[in-house]
Amino acid sequence: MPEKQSAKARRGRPRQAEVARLAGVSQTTVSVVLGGNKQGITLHPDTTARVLEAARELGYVPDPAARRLAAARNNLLGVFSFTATFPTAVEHSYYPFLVGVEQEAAARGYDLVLFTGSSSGGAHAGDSGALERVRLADGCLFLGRHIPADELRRLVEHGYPAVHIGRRDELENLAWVGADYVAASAEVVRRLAELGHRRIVLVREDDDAPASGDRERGFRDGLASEGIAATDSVVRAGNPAAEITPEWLRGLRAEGVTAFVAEETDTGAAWRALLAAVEGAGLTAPADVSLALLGSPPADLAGRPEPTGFDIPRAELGAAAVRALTALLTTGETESPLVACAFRQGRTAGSPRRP
Amino acid sequence: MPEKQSAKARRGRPRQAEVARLAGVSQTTVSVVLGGNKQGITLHPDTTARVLEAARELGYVPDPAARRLAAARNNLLGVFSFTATFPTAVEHSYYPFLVGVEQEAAARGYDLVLFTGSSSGGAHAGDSGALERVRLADGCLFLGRHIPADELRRLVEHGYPAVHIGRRDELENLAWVGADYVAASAEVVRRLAELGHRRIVLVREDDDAPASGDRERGFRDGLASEGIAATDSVVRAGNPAAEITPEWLRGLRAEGVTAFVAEETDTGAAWRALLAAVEGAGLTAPADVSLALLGSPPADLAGRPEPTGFDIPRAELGAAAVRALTALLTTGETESPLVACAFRQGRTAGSPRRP
DNA sequence: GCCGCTGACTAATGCGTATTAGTCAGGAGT
DNA sequence: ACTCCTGACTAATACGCATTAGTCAGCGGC
Repeated sequence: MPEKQSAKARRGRPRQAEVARLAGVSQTTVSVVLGGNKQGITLHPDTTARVLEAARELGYVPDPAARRLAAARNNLLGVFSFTATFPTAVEHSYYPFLVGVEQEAAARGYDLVLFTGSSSGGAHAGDSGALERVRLADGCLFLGRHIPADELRRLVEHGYPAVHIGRRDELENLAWVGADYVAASAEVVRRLAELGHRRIVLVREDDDAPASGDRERGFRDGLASEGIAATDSVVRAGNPAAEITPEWLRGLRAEGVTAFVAEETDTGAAWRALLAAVEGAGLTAPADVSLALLGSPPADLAGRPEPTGFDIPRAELGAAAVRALTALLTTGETESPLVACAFRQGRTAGSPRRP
Repeated sequence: MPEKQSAKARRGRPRQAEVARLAGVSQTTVSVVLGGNKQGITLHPDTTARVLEAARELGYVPDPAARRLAAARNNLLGVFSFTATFPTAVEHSYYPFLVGVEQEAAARGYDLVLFTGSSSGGAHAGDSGALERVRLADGCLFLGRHIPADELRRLVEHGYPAVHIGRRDELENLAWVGADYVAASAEVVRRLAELGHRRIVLVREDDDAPASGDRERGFRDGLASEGIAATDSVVRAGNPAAEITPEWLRGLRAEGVTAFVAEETDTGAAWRALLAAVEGAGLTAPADVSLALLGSPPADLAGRPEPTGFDIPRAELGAAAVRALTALLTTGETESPLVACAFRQGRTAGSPRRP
């Protein structure tokens, strides 16, 4: 029963040749008529009508595979993710991008190929050539921290159109789209300043991820634009949980610091430490002290009051990535735009108390 | 202008002919070697090795369209969604399935093609032949309420392997996977009975969706298996918000009803009404009255105490759908399995108060 | 010394469309 | 009367791969 499938599949599927026979014309004519006659061939209206009628009568529908083969492109954009973990973790990082990717791809007439990458330890995991699979798509989006740079470089150097979601400067020639952490962080500082804060401290973790650097830069930019000196306003904590204590907080408050800003990281350690310190000191935000988070809060803190800060526009990033990729495909132009983050009012920052 | 595009798309996309040239063999040989030599042609090991090496060196990947056209397989599974709603709404219905789909597909060595369907009003929206696009993939998963039945029927009748996520009996010959609402609802009733409840009432909305019918059936099954008469225990509310009032609730409690069960629908109206009535009557669950929900709570009630009830195993459904589809592809067997729902303890049901 | 074989390939063809070169009958022009 | 159009099509071919018929050199057998 199943081996009949291909035969069966063909039986009911009329092709252009059949339509042509019924209409008494050639297959070429059918193709031209049904294709909208983009080549501007002169056609007699009657012929057009006969072809259309025949096509309708047979219920002709073009075979997408043949169509794509003939057009030498398949209208497929790839999405390759390296997010190593599955369900829960992915839910918070992978999907939001996809929302934008899907929307924008649909709007441009592309379908998506989801490469079941290293993310799920699938059939291809470990395969050193696994990345080559993406060539099946016209171009591909990449996302995730742990992309094998060598393989990706190979692809790019061979002229394969690729766009990375997230800044990626190490790889020459790789197009990417990223969020503008610098501007967003500066804006958070400006908002705090507008509320009246004059002494603001940033708590960051002690590594050198580019995303952290950008936030610090934005933070300093913000201070500068408000005419606030940056002396002692950035604190690096190797172990936030241990270093950001209630005592530490009290000390800084005594010095006149009224607002604290934490960077967002995957663990959210700095922010957690800050919250704990405030609580430990018997204070509340924003009544006693203002807090802001340079990013989105970790999912497990969803119940807490919404932090003042900014949101990374993941869907918009996804859409921007698709735009960049299609630009690459059609015009060959490589662009690596920054997408603006949205300021989030939140409920953890307010005016400082009048002493 | 268009010929530029194809040239561009092709650049860097090696075909078998190129691999052949590099390996010093014919295109046929390349095809045979890379295709796993299913025709049992005798090949010199060295030749095989050379071809493999050449393919790796060029990063060769077969063109899915050509492959499909030549009547072979792609290792691509399609996913076509009709969830016509927007990102946020989609987040709660579309993605959870995908998690399971992707996982299972990866485990079986398939990649996924996400057909950007009517879901986003994309380029193909309105196109009456839009569904035919899925033919690019070996088989396709469908999900969503509003699938154009005619087009889908066409595909199925032509022998195209399709599986619908969610029960779908109207379409003869369409394979589907669904959640076992009957068994899950019965179990909820049994649990309530175990806690000591003897009078239980189900509140359902007044439509006739199959999912609603299944839940009611399960509810009645549960009562029966516990030896509880079903008289007056099912209430249909056309307008739950208006009919499920605190007074109504008090009345039933006076009659000895100790537990209330609501069906899940997309709006969650029955459940909302029940919660409001309990609150309006100045009662709390599970202290004064036990509540259960036959499904998952609406997302906006995430802050409320977790309802006792069951969860639809969306990821598992997705995985089951992939299994059904691959079964169709390999053995041709059509199966339409029911997947069990997981009982959710929750915090809204307890033992009834000893009067 | 010619036959038949076997091992190791390759030429040719088909899948269904889109495109690019024609073809061909009938009028305009000279 | 012959060329030159032009309008209305069509033949041929490419797309990239899978498959089905070969091809061909070498070798044992009689």
